[in-house]
Amino acid sequence: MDKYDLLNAQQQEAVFQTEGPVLVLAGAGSGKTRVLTHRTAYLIEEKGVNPYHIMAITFTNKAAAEMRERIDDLVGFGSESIWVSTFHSSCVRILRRYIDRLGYDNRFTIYDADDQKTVMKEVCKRLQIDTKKTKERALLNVISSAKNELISPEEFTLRAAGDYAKQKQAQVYREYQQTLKKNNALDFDDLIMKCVELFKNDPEVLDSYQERLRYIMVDEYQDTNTAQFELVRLLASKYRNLCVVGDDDQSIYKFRGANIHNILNFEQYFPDAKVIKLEENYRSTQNILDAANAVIRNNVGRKAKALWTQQDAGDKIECKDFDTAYDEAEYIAHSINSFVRKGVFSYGDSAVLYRTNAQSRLLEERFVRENIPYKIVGGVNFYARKEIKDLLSYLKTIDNAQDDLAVKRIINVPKRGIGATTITKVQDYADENGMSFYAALKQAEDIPKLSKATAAKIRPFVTFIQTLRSKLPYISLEQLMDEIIEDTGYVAELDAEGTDEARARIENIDELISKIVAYEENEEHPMLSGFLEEVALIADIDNLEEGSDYVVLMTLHSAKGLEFPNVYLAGMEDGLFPSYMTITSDDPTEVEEERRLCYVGITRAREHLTLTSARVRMTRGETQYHKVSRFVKEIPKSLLQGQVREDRPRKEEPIKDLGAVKQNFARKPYGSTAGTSKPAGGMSYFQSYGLGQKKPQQFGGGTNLGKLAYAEGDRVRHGKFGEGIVRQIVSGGRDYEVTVDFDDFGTKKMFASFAKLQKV
DNA sequence: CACAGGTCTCTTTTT
DNA sequence: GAGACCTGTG
Repeated sequence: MDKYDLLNAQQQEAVFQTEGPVLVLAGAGSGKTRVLTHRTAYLIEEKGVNPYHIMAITFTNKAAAEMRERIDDLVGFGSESIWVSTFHSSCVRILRRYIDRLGYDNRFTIYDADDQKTVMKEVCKRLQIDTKKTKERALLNVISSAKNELISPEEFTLRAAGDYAKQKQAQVYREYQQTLKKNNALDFDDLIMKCVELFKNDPEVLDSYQERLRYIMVDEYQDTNTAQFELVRLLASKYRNLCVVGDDDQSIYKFRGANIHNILNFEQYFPDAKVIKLEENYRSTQNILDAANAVIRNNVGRKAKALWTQQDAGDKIECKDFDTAYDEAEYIAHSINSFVRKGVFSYGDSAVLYRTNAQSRLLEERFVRENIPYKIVGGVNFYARKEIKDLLSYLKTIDNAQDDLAVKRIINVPKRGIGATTITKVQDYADENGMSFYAALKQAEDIPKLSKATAAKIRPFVTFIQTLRSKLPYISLEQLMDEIIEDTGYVAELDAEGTDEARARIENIDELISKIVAYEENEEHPMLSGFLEEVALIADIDNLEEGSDYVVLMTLHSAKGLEFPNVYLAGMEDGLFPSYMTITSDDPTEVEEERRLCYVGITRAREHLTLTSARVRMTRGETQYHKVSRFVKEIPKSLLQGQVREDRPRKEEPIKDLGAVKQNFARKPYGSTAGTSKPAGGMSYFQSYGLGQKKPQQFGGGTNLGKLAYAEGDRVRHGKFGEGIVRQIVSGGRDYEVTVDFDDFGTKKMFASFAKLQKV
């Protein structure tokens, strides 16, 4: 009896099929990580493959670390020389070595979303693009999509012929790319694209990696994009030992360029591919699987499969609906505590999953109040926080001042009296002389446009950086960080502020220092550049420690690949999940992606699953009324425990009792904060719109209330929401507040002058 | 140049 | 409800 006997027949098949292309369709919880680790062990132990020739690509650093650990357990040696990492880390590693062959400096920096936006702002200014009309984000999305499809600026330009808007985008793309190159920076998408470019331009380099990486495995294959596919295809094209593992039902990253055809058409790219389906689920109870199957069944164009388990039916799916999101949070907290008291589940057994990061706030407030230990994954990435980016920018500048963005970020942090005007003048000088921003700073005295006084303000900054740089070889990174904090007075300044927020920032800085220390301890040759590189590719989920006893709160996206005995899916409401955007889209596949997300959520649960929804919730400062999510209704009632709210309870119970709703909102989440003057949720809506009086009135004018062309009970049409029935009209000062029950979008409150409702 | 105060926009989701 | 952005004042 060896370790492979513990696998089921399909798993064994996937493990033993080491040669040639293999597609493993692995349903949720079907043991795909087990297959990948055993397959690796089998390659090493039974096939005598040198671990050095094996590559496994995972989706997160956390998954990579886990896989390495598990292989270690199985094989006991050699796992450290296996190439296990994410797409992005793999590419960085390759590019650090060879990107000079594409005309970049090997010490390139990596730009995150924030940096990208800063660059795009500059680009738009240069090209005189009105960012009010065309959002930076939108342009960045265009560029990102292009890069994910391996379309270069030149190619993009060619394809834009004859289309004015596209030509403009092409111009932006070119300019953006040029700026990056000038700053010796790559964005996330570049990492993949440049690597493909390198392989295509340099057969020698490609061949060396093909020779090294003879057995390639790709996890979460359904979420690869075209560029990633091409990368893998190139690497595998020599030995053709490519094993991809994925589940088309769990493809949830289309917005990031994931190309579901990579998995659906794998057999077309590789006609000799062996296809293996893993359908036996080892994770969840039958009821949970039945619910998951019932939901995903509503999608068309998927590879047919059905999960089954040998486990019992288990608990029914708990289904709870609440008046407000506060009540929802309260229930979840109480439920968790009650399970813990009874000894059924620990805190660490439990996870709350939601569609949007914003939902975490109410839950967090409630958990604090109920003394529940919790950890929130995601939201603002740790390394994207202001204080962390500031300090990292110091490190970047010391490491290699080629990154203008980093230098500009810190030149006046702390305040050195160097403002926008000075920065522009220095930048102009740098441009004229073809040098970096920092190089220009170094010779500030020579810049004609700068006064003596201004140059004198710049000098200490440059000296500070130069001094630290010269010390770099002799001091540890921790000492370096300490000096930065000390000399800039960064923490001291926050300390002086004394606010809760400042304290939180200091905590973050402490955490950054711990991370630096940990890096220095773990690394054989710790280097500043090495630390910066590691940090650039870390996702929040990577920091999640296994075995700690706290409830985890995160988005459904972050939860992919994880499992918990006790799972709550919060905010199961049409308009939130599936999101408003996807319901209103003309593209029906968008709701399908949401449904897959729901499938991912349900299948995270091992034993107990709770679906919660709220009738009323504040979103972006607006009160929203939602129906129960269509996904909940797709689950047969026989699997549910609890009542699913009917679509229109408001017919029997119209929203006359607005007061009651407001009361619920007015309840303070927890007593510690001093903000007693905070307006209740229901009121802030009036305050922000009713009294602002910014937009032109559609009627009457001045302070006189005009007459509306419709009354309560009338059917009206709205530009975006379609038709609905007017439930209530309330005079809100200078405007009417109209509550409309829309056929397809639930109930909305709006002001008459903005809503432009037409009676039908 | 710094800061305070007001306004506007916004979110899905993330390596 | 938060953060980015703009504007006016000292």
